[in-house]
Amino acid sequence: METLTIGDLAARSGVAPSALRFYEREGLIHASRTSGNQRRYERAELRRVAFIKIAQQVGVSLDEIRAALESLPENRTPTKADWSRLSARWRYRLEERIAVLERLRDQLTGCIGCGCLSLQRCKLVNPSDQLAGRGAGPQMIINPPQD
Amino acid sequence: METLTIGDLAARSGVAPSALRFYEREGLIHASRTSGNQRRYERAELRRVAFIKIAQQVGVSLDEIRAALESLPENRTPTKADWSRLSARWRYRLEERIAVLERLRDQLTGCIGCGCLSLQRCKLVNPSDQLAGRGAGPQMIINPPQD
DNA sequence: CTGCAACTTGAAGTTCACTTCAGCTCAAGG
DNA sequence: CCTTGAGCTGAAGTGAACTTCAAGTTGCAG
Repeated sequence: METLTIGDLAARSGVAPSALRFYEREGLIHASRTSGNQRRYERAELRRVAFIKIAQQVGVSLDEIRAALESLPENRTPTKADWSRLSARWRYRLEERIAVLERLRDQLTGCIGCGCLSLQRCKLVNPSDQLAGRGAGPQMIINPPQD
Repeated sequence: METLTIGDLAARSGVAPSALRFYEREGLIHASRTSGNQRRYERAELRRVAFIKIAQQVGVSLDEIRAALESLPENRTPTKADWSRLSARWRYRLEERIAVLERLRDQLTGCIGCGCLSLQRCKLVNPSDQLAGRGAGPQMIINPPQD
């Protein structure tokens, strides 16, 4: 098996055929065609699809993913180094996302006794919304004060 | 200031007025009305909105958030204990989400040298897709083998 | 009392990421 | 050769979570 049909790629990647066609229309992946106009995928496309899935988990939009994929060399199959470069690019993003969620978790844990939900600093501690001027939303989580 | 206008609540919570009206239509928050039909919010609504925002960060849909909010007592302002109970409910969800992202980060870190993107186990190690039968998608991240 | 920013409504529009559909063609096992 | 599951297309539909719009009303500072 040298190339993959859309069904094969779908089964392997866990992405529906309709989504793969959609990705192609959006310029995220590429396929050659048989004489009968059916798509045939290089095995390397599997990695592209994996990259897309992973980036989505990190919270990156398809638009940004396309931009990243466009930075891959066009004239050759991407090397490990190419993929490493892209992966590294999302890492910071991922770290940030994790940090936000961990902060949220810690607040939630700390506040499970008081029920304050970290709206601004605990209402118990800060009953008159003194942080309200600092910007909208749950400040302690999104944008914690640097102590 | 006893109650809040929609503008006040929007400014305080960081949620647009249009979104607050939408939340009301969807039964997530409640408001009384002035004689002139304008919304007036109890301060307790601020906490409801905070809860909504936090739950969204955790990745909970508005439908599920509504269900959670419906479990709050209707006849009285929710107590700290009420909010604690709800917060606790999302904690597990949050932990899971964090775990997935951390697994992803570790894989990405580990693979930054090899560029394998954790599609299934490293291609370098597993060049013939031996994990493919285990289900679709990046198995190592979504559903890691229990060692 | 006046002016004007802030509020009201229902309906329609937007973005994202796909999925579904209808009507057709292709490819490969028996 | 024939059948049948897999694949093709463009267009339209979906659902989540809002936003925008138009046309009118309210509430408070001056």
